[in-house]
Amino acid sequence: MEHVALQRFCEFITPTETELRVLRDLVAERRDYRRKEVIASQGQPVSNIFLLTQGCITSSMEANHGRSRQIFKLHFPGDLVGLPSIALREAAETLVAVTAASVGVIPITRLGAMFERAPRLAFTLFLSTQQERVMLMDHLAAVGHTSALQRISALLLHVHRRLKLFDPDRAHSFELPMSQKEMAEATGITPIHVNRTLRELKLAKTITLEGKWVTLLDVERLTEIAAFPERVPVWEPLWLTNLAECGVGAS
Amino acid sequence: MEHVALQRFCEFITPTETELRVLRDLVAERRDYRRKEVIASQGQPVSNIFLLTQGCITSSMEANHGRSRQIFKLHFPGDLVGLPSIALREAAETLVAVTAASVGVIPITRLGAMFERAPRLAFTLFLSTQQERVMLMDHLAAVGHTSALQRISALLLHVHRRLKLFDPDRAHSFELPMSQKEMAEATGITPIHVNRTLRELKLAKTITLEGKWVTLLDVERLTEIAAFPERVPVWEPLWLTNLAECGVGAS
DNA sequence: CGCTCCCTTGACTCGACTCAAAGCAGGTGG
DNA sequence: CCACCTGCTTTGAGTCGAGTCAAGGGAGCG
Repeated sequence: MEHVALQRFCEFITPTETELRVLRDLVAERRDYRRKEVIASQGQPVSNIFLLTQGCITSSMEANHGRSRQIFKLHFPGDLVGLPSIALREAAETLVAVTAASVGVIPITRLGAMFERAPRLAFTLFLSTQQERVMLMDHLAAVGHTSALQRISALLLHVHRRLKLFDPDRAHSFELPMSQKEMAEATGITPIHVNRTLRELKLAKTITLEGKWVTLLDVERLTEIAAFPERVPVWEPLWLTNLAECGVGAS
Repeated sequence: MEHVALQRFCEFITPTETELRVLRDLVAERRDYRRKEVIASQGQPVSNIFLLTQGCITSSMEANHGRSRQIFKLHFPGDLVGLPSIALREAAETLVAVTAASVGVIPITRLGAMFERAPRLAFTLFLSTQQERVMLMDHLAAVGHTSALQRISALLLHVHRRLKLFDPDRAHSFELPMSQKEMAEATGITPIHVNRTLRELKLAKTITLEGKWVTLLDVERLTEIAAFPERVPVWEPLWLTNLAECGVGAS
């Protein structure tokens, strides 16, 4: 398993050797997808979750009887996707590759094994899930209470920030991996209005657009417009590190 | 611990004696609140989560720099609240008692202990959290893509359905524990427009209102309007029940 | 070459927000 | 016990942000 894949589990603790072994055992198989290919589909039974190792994928859902689509998140390498549906008979979300992508397939049975063999890891995963929940809450608050301009600004900043995690010395330019239609689906705005809003940002000299390349000219102002809250995670909290480093159970 | 409190943990499995003991040990203390009292506040450090045993509380967050408020959920007895913020330095959500309420206080340290001593329970809690995530996703899709009429209908149906879980032979009437302002905050609509929308539903003879008492006259039509998806949970999935019934760790 | 998707723009419409104001509890303190 | 206040509900009039409809121009692909 590559370096990036471990990221999610190292957010709160530094895993031990034994824990690393459990982690490596999670992934059963690797799969590759091409742009626009569907990885898992809303309504299908759920037996796997996926660890994204390369490329970008979206998780989304049909809304209002299929009249439109809500994109919940643009996932980047290191993300664990498909988790929300594991307790449902039919998947709630559809996973689509936005660029070419590779994923590690994790059967949910093995997740159970992790809860037995590596409780500290399990707790870590649990915490990571709670963070996702907070992000969803922030997303919901934004869609419910902010203007189109604010939402588009927030989206651009969000993607930029996420890309910077990989590549800390990246400047203020990046290649946006989504079309305007997809930006619309993520923010709950009409594609046409997304276009107008981007134009407005361009006219105000806050961003420039060349094809799929975005440059943020005025990050400060963009941040001010976007108005989304800063979330500071805890790191290595005592109540977590004090947990026995590896559960017993079947070795 | 009362019967209702166990509900969340019996959704997917039937707990054993040992597991029940672990569950009972979770709650450190009981606290009572009066209408409108704040249980935990956005921005404060997080050291407890709460098991609601009586009454209703909301979880919410300020949106758009405090210009408005997003209510995420109306919680009923049996719900575990405050979880999303456990991985953050400062709580993301505010918990407010909507009616008089009692909660059991669970220190997050004890949660960790549960992951060690009762992995199957931990996994159950994990699954329950994933379901919450799906509900948030549904909520987001609704706020982003449906009309005021649809959102209000969905809200009414949702509360009614939830109340029916306790009291299966309840008719189509119930006392709505939230004001129109709160309905507005939950749906991302203006309070004034909530009022107009309710009036519209009344005029169409779909509901009646007398003070806080709502009667759903035409559940079928309401469901049709609301257009939210049916979510069917798995129950006692093999990959869960096959987990050892109780972990070892420190007894 | 002719698709099909995406982006772009303009003109028009409408659902939901804003502002304003009045009536109606329920609770508090004098 | 009453007067007052604060917060909730209800209504109307006017505005505006965002959606809808329509159409032309690239860019990529089979």
